[in-house]
Amino acid sequence: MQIEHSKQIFIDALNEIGINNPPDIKFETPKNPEHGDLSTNIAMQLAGTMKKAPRAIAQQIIETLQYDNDIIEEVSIAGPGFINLKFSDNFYAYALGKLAESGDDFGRSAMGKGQRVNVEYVSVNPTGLLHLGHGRNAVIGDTVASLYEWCGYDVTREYYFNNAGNQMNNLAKSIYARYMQQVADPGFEFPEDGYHGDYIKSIASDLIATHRGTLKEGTYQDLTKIRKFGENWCFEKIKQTLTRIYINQDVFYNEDSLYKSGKIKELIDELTEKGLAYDKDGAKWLRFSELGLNDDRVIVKSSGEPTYRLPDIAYHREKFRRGFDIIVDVFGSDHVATIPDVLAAIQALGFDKDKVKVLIHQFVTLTENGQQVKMSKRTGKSYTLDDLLDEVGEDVVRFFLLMRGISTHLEFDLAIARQQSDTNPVFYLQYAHARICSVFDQAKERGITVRDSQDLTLLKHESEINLIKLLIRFPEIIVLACNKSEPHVLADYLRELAAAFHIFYHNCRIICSGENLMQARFQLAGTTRTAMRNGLTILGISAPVRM
RNA sequence: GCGCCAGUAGCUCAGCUGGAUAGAGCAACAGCCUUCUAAGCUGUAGGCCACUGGUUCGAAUCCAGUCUGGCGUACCA
Repeated sequence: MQIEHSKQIFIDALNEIGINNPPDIKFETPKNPEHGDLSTNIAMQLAGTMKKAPRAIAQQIIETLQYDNDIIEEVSIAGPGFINLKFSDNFYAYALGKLAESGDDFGRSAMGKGQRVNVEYVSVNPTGLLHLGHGRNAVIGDTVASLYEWCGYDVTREYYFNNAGNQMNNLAKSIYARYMQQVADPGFEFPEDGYHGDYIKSIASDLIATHRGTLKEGTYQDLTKIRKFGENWCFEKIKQTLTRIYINQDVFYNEDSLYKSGKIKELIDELTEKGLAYDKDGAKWLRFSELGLNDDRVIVKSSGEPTYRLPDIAYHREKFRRGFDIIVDVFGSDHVATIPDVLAAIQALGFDKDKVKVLIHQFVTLTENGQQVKMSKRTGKSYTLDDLLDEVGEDVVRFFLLMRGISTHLEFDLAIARQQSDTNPVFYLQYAHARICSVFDQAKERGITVRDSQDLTLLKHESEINLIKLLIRFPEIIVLACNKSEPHVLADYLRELAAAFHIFYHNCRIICSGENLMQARFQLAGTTRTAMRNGLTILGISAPVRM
């Protein structure tokens, strides 16, 4: 809000001086509040081309600057040539009034109006249960999708899965082995590369309960039936877990449909036609070496089965064909290798690969008091996302998985997560919201009517002004978090906002502060509550009314 | 070997499209409840920003190299 205003008067001043094509004037909020509310280094940027000392240029600029004293209180030069602006309390009072006008929509923007975004995340095949790493993928994808929505985009949340192929057969064989061990022969051999998780035994038990005695032959038909049973079982669990953390995707895209509709064959033909695919050693290869990558790769194995690359490419092409302007893929770092292949192929097919935004998050390690909790796949003692949700709750899980940058390894400390106390950061945010609600409850109990404040200029206390300053930034923080695809940007901001509110609450009594001031403070608290609630909603965390 | 991610306070992490004295939370220490929720507030202490060199008015940030950890590097996905 301050930036747009300031930019224009600076452009005018620079024109006056004779600089008609100034570089983009960048403003930032100084870390040190003594440096004012807004700061620009434009004079230093111009020093090179103007061949003058930065401070001299700054002096010239501020002498030319035309501004309203009622809005900008002070303009000063500092350090090597920064120009610092200080806005008046009246300006902040005015700004708060403007913010309150957006009501429940506070934080929304129209940046992406008319643009369609597809966000694909989770995309786990139905061969097992979700674990902690999937959880990170899920909440990042879901939150990024929400950020796009709040920025005005039309968003599709998508889950891509494969219910054919080797892994599913493996699942079927694993279940069959456990089934036979329980029903007929405890020594029945378990497939070497089978799924060792305990959940396979649960599936087998359920299978026994429903199909006992009808599946002893180990025939092809049996396995097909078992496979379907296992698929449904796993998918059911996965969806249940996702629903627990408020994730409900719009589209479940089945890889198999790409085969059935002939899209895969079409893709092979097209790649062959373009001279990008060739046969060697009984397999079909793609000429990635001509698309800027190091090595050619197999797209159809000599067995006739395609590798994962082929459907991945076809799937991305379909996403383009479906008309999305932005295509977001959320992957764990173990999938990095596939990305260059898909992007290169997509470009070769004539699509703009810059529309694909790949978000790669690093792994999660579960620790407890500094000790790593083992999550081994082989022993089957893996900590599932459901286990964690049971133990610490949905809000804590979502917040912990979102509070770090996506490219850093995330340490999930069980001991802290379990604490239902002040050391747990998620409660700090929720508490701020609950506290505000409680003030309004109090007011109601005492028969006080809350109405639109007539005089926000009564808000002059340092902690009031600081809170307003933060509130002004709420919409731009959402845009920033969206552009960077970094949910933690919003999480960090909300912590700051909560802190500013707690300080305000501590310093300024709201009820009984005199009618006009009280109403102004109600407005400040109310706007803070809206920002807090909206921010938490975007992160997928509840905003409790009472704690 | 090659590629991606990371290395910042005791711990977990921000800051990384170069800018003013490097920030936060937790942990530690010292304070604040007869007043709207103390799950809160205030203060103190804590740092060769992995290492070496380069780029410039200025580097945690950019470049090169080295070291350490994670993930990849399939006719698995």
